[in-house]
Amino acid sequence: MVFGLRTDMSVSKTRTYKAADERRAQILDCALHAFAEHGYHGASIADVCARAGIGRATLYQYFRDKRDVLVCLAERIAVRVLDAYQHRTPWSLPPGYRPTEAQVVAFMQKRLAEVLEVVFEDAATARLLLTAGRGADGVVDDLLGRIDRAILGTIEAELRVAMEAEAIRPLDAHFVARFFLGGFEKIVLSYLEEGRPIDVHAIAREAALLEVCGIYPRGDAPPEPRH
Amino acid sequence: MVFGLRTDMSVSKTRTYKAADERRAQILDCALHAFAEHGYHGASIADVCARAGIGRATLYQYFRDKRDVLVCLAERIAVRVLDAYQHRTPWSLPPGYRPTEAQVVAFMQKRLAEVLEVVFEDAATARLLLTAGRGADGVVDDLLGRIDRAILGTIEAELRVAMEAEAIRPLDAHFVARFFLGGFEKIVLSYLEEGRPIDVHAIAREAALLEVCGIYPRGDAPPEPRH
Amino acid sequence: MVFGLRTDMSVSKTRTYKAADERRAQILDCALHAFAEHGYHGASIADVCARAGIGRATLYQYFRDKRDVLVCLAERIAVRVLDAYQHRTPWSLPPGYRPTEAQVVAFMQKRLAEVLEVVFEDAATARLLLTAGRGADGVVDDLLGRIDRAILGTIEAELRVAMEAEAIRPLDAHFVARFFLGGFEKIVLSYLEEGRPIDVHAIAREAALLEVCGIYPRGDAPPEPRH
Amino acid sequence: MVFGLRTDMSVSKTRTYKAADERRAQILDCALHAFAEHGYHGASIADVCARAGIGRATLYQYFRDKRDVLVCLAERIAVRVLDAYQHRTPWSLPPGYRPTEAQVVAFMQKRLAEVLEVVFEDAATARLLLTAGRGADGVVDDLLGRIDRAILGTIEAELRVAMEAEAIRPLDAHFVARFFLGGFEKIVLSYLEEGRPIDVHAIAREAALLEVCGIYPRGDAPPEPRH
DNA sequence: GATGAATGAGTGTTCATTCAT
DNA sequence: TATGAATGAACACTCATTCAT
Repeated sequence: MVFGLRTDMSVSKTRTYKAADERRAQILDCALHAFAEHGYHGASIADVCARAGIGRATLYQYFRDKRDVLVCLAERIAVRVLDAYQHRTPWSLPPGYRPTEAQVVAFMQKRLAEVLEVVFEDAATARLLLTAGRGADGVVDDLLGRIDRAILGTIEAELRVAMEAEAIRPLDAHFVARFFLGGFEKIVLSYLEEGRPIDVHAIAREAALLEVCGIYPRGDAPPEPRH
Repeated sequence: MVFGLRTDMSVSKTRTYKAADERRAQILDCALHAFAEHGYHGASIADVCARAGIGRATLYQYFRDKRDVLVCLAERIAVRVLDAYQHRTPWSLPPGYRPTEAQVVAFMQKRLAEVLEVVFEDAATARLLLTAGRGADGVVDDLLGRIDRAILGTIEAELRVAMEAEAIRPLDAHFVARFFLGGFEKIVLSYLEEGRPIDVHAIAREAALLEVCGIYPRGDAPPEPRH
Repeated sequence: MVFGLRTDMSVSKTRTYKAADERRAQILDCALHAFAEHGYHGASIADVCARAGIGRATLYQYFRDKRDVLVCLAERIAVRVLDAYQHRTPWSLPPGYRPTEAQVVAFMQKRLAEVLEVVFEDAATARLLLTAGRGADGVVDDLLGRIDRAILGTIEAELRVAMEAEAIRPLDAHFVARFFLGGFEKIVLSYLEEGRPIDVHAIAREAALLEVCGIYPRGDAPPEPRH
Repeated sequence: MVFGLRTDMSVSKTRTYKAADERRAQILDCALHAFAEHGYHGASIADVCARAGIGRATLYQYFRDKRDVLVCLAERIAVRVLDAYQHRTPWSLPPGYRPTEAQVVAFMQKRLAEVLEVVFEDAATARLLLTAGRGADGVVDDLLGRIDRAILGTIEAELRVAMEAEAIRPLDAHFVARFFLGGFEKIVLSYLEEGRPIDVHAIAREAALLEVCGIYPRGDAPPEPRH
């Protein structure tokens, strides 16, 4: 025939059956990647369902609506991230002990690595938290904001403890916590966007050094202004 | 409801005429606020035009499509922000001069304030740059990314100059620039989200101190570890 | 009018369900009539869907866009028309046999009727092919053009065969094929436009006679120019 | 600057003033070409005005609306075409004279060429008549239809005269007139679409021969069926 | 439990046309 | 006369969501 007719034989017709919990988890996984790739608004329900190999209507047996998918996703992530954050190596200073600068750096480096490893466990999650989920929806913003504030609160609390122990100088903990977290996020984002391979420990070392020491030179022999 | 009652009697029917340049600028202003408030996808053309008090079709005499509005907006912002960034007080160190820590802090505080004042000039712009415009569209992402990289490049270059002058310690300029900018952005965002009144100079002071000195205490009398 | 009164109470609210193939065919049928009646540009998607008694979005589950509807329609017609054209009674002349004028006329009449019956099977199709689809869209024009050329090619080939068999006089087959087809089309159009009842066989007879004999008188007793 | 801003310096700002008649004619010319190129629906008012180098609003000082442009255009064409058709070399047969086949062919060839030369005077007109204007609008269809019927009427009348003079065989003049005109139009169209150079006289010769003699061979020595 | 089929409510966009200068 | 500016009314199209099986 001269005129080609459309024939679409490639779509598999077989249904797949799964236990409810599995399906739910699978849908969330697919949604995570879809949202991470195209953003919440850019990813369509059809997109998510295609990845999961299910019909569009099926999704609605597990989630109330599109937003619900994102909310549940955010909740799942929140649990993981907060859990990781809270199980980090705690400040455990003998009262009255005053650590050296090098000790503080080493200590922070370890703690940072613990968190970074969780966040970087998968890039899609990081992307969702930092980019795709932002400004998506009031409720989700709230949830992401809560995660944010929880982490910030943890950092703040630590800083206050350290201040009281005089392990660090007096500072505005609220401010510093935000500044640090923002710095981290930007680093993570830049890695994500550049698609570079990530050396978590190198990042942690650099960040810890920066946070602890700042950029001004110091040393055993503090430099004298030359007149 | 069978009977639809037109409730909005306040809309004037009279056309308003304006010079093309004015209209264009006005539309961009309205779009800025609409996008900042609801995000790029969340804000509709109707929304933007309602704010401007014009018919929807009018917008299309000035912009090719919705994306074009965002692109032009981003361009307008880019010009302003980059301009401000590039006209900051430059590092002007007498060759071989080695500033004290306090001098460096004071100097950076001044420079930071110069940029922050531009970004905070209006909250909507900040919100667009940091939230609403992200992930909205490939082209805009590119543009925002270019702004980002331009600022980062400037910071990096400054850090390298300062390093060579030994005004700051050796460090990974690429990394540090990102970390700083990320910190700033997070601070700005937190102010935006909390709707708090902003004391630009206080922020600048705090940030400069943090960047320069880090969190570890130091002083004329460096603290001794008390076992 | 402040109060909008919904006047169209006759529209049923109940969904109708159909197998995909049926729906698709039904939509094509409705589109055919809508396009034939108002032209491709003049007919709206809403128009087509209203005829089919479906929501506007439903159409887009079967066709990519409005153009796709026309393309598929053209394809469907193309198959039918070309099929009919190619299965016509073939020239089957014993080699060396030289048919009389009357035989050629009778033969062509039969062949013409076979095609005309297909084209006239429904007036809407004819109208689409000859009027509504023309100049509507580059792709469709291509397709209609291909149908056109396919038919023309068939006619040309036949003419060449007949010429070689000396059943007809030597002529420019390319030219004659176009002239004949154009003549047919105009006749068809005039019937469509006048809404006259159509006697396919009468048309075929007349056309065959004209094609074969031309308008100049001839006969057993060829007329003598008087003086 | 890194970010290119749009600057459109190329549009000339100078107004052009013209006498009303000139302007009107100029607009019609531009409309002719615009319609011929993109079809009536496909060509926009903006398109027409851009060709004429005038503002869109200016057009409405000369024509009521878009349709009016096409109507006036069609009227202008109608005058020209009908005029040409009616001033053709008339049948001027001495009563009772019976021309030979060759004479009829030569005569018709001459008359055909006279019309073809007018139609082909410019391709845009031909395209408008045969393609772009079809199905555009009820009123315009009427007008084009009137042109069509006028030409057909002329042909019919001639055929009837010739029949009475027994210069041609008895036939259904209504039918034959349509068939001939359709044939012509198709030939013209094929030339237009293929963009081929046109030899009007060759076309006229071929068409005349076909119309007069048909495709069946004839001659001084009528061929005998060889059983 | 799973899904193909169907859709309402909305979006961005176009374009012929009008208004004020 | 000429036009830049403005727009209503339409349109094609999308997508999250629901229904019937």
